[in-house]
Amino acid sequence: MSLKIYNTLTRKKENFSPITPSRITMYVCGPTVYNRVHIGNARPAVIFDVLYRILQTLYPRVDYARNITDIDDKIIMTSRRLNQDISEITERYSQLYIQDMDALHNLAPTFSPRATDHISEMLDIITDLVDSGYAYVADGHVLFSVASDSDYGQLSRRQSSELMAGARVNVASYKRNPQDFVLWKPSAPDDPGWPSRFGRGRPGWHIECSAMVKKHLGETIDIHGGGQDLLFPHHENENAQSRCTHNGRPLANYWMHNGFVNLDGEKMSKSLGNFRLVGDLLKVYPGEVLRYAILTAQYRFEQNFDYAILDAAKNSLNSLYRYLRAAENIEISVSIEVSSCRGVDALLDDLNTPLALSELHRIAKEMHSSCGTDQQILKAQLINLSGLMGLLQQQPEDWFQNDSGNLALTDDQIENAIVERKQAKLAGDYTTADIIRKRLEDDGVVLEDSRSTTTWRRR
RNA sequence: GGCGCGGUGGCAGAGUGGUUAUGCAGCGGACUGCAACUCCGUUAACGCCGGUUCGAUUCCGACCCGCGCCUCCA
Repeated sequence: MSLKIYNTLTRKKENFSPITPSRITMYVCGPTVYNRVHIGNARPAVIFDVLYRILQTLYPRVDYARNITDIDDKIIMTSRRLNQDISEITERYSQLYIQDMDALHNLAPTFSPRATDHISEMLDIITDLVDSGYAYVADGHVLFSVASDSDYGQLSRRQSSELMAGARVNVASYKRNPQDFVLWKPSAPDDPGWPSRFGRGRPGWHIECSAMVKKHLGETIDIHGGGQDLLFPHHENENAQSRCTHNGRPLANYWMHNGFVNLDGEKMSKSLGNFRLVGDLLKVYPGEVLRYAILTAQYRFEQNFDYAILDAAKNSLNSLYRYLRAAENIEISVSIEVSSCRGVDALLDDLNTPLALSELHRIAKEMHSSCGTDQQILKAQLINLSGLMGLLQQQPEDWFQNDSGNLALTDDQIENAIVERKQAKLAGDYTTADIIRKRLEDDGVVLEDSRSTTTWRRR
């Protein structure tokens, strides 16, 4: 079975056909760094990380860029509010973003380009657009002229006439057309800015992605991803300006958009203020739990965030790691092809992660009740399939004992209590043994007796 | 107003024109000194109304409800 991707451009699920099989190119829109990211921001990072992993098994080289936008009016405002240097803010939140994404077990992208490192590339594109008549200068701004691009609206399927009706935005007087968007804007002396042929200024919102895509991945790339809310205007504009600088050739062949994470049925968003920060959640739940929870929903649909889904995710992972722990001594000598099994097929079918997750449970259960070569094969399948999703990659004991949210007792304290309890049990003093167990349980540590030993886990 | 998405058992969430996943939670039992874990069994669903069909949760049409984009946002 081959990889199928739902392409927003055609609104259809299509077979993935790369430009050059020897080098796959993928670009995903990352955050604007002026504060910490919430769980909704984490969704595309996790989803496209899974796609990145899958592509890596199918093709020899995958170049994946996930950008960081570090110049934006929101950042400037934050800088003024906190009375801190812009670079201080962008540096801090870039680091925190990378930290959070690492904690979710995302692989590092091939490139993590930053907008401010690409000002001259942006100006090259802008200059080209002006010189070829796709953009104009007005009142110190450089604007993209929507009317000059007959294909404008093809991605988001919006007609210019339709856009008028619900417009809530005040149209700047210097625009020839209300949909024209800013490529370059003038900076006041105390604003950050770069010299250019159009005067000292800074880039508009969409141009940074076009410049970074072109520089790191090329003119037309295979896959461009991001959240639903970026479809219009961000991706439409990105696509328009890029197409117009390369004779109509598209920016990307496949456009993918993930649905939102909702809170109480409403879109989680920074502007609404109804969000849960990844960093805060990580204090209570391991990153793998957040990851699993994100993957329980198919990426294109919205997902309601709730602590119940995190608790369920944690229990599900407990169950999988238990099976894995029971099979700890099973050697995987067989190498398993990453093909033709239900779980992999599910992933290849436009990233059906919920179905793939259910396969994980099926395989684990089957592994538990089989033996010999069958068991080895099933274990290999389990490791491989979960690896494609970035799950189950740690040692079971580490999973059970290194709970980030619960450090009431040290490992030594727990081990000592277990020894103490064992002695009580040997002496037939079950009352004391039960008191010890209860005491540990109150501190979130669960004991599991087997015939010979006692293992423990943090709840 | 334009464009778009969704409504499946207590919760999450796949899927299919007929045998109705999976996980979590619940219930009953086995196991256990008691538990935990594990195992066995089990309850329970397809928004509403029509149509097509031998048969629809699945196809078609209308309706109701929820959500999103059109302004910064993953």
